[in-house]
Amino acid sequence: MVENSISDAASALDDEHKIVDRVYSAVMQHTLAPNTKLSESTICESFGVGRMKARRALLLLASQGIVDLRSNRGAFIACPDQRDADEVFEARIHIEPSLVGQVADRIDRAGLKALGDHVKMEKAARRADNRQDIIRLSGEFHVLIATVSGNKFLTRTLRELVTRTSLIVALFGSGESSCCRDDEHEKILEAIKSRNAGQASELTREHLEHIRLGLDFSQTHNSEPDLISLLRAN
Amino acid sequence: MVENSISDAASALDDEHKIVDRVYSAVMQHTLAPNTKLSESTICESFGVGRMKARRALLLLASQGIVDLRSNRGAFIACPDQRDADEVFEARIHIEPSLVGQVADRIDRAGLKALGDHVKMEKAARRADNRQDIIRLSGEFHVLIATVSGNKFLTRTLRELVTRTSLIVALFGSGESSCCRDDEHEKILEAIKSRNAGQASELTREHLEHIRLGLDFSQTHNSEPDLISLLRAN
DNA sequence: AAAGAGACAATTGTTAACAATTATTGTCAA
DNA sequence: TTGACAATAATTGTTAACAATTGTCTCTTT
Repeated sequence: MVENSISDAASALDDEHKIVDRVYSAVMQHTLAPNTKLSESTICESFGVGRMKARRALLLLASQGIVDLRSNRGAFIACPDQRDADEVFEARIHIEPSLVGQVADRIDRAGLKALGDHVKMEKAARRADNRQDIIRLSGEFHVLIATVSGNKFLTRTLRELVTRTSLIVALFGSGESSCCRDDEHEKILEAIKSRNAGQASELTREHLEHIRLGLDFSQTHNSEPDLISLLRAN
Repeated sequence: MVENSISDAASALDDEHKIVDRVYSAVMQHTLAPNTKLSESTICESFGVGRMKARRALLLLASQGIVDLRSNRGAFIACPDQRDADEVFEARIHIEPSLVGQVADRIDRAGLKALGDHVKMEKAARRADNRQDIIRLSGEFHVLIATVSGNKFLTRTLRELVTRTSLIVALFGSGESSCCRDDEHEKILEAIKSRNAGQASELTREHLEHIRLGLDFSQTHNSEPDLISLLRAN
């Protein structure tokens, strides 16, 4: 019992973490669509936890902007609008090119292997035409760069930005552009390998701009206007 | 009753927000020292809320790294170490110079006034030798820059970084350097006013390096040794 | 048949009691 | 006096019941 107390104490806090992680993954591979309701009972049953932990997990998800808490209504997967999208890409363009440059300067052998393995996985997913993996791995490449930089704060920040980006792409991605072209990740990795910080940084900036340009905000993706126009069509 | 339902619903979520804000302010002006315990009962009494809201607020504070939750022990103001400090300054140097450059390019009249007013307040606090205000306003200048940029995500991120910086300075700040020299803020503002993005960016980078150089990690700032040496003095 | 009122069901928000763990105090023996 | 050990107090973690709000369905009325 004494020995278990350690793992019990850990799992006590990590139950919520596990829930957050699963929701995060589901959003990353577009399994959970924006505006999907996450009821407390659903989470309780899915993860076999009490209502308290479910609510704590939802609060954590809300604090990360993945979920939207509406009073007396429940929790819903966030539904970013164009303004949110602008903020996310603005933030990413402030952070990622600079971060990639630093990584190019300082990365060690283990880091290079991690990035190389990841790019290989991306390629494999693309060959297998596994859309869910493709889209998830594309996003996680950017988080992995933060991870190999060793900066936990930036890793968490990028994780949040990438998750929001996934929601944005789910809403406004136009066809092909829904996932990064993996050759861009490969080129960035090449620049890092050759320790060319300036080039790695610039390639990253361009890569982010490409993703941004692949978005189409012309369609209204709100909840109400769609219905209104639909009803008028009748 | 119907009218109140709106404000009630708002305050329902904003009770926690209010608590988080107050703790944030207290940390920013060094009223709450690292490792201080925040018991649930304390918060319940201080803010007149139930235990549920107190715990939600503590969870939010923990998710922002301001507070450290220890299982069955309670919540303690975070106690960053040198590694944490390195991460925070690394992140700030990735973000802030780039952000200030953008602000210099795009700021409008209202934004300039906000920054100007803030610098005046800093000067006034310095003249009045109000140490708490000096240290708080010094940190909030950096958050204000993110605010005038209009990017809510970066505002939240910087808020978190600045709060952690406040804890770091409280632990490792050596004498004078405990607060930014306000002339540096003034110079940055001048560069922004003159729309010189490059200079504003560079000044910001140097400013952050100056704060970092004012830290002294040689002393051990653990929890126990302090008390032991204090008692030995008796 | 459509609109609206009202009852019912389902979900979320809150409170309070209970359980478990940790911190503190007091006692006893060396 | 000091150390370990036991009992008590205080604090946190969890569960369950209750309250309040929202959504749905039916029934009435026009």
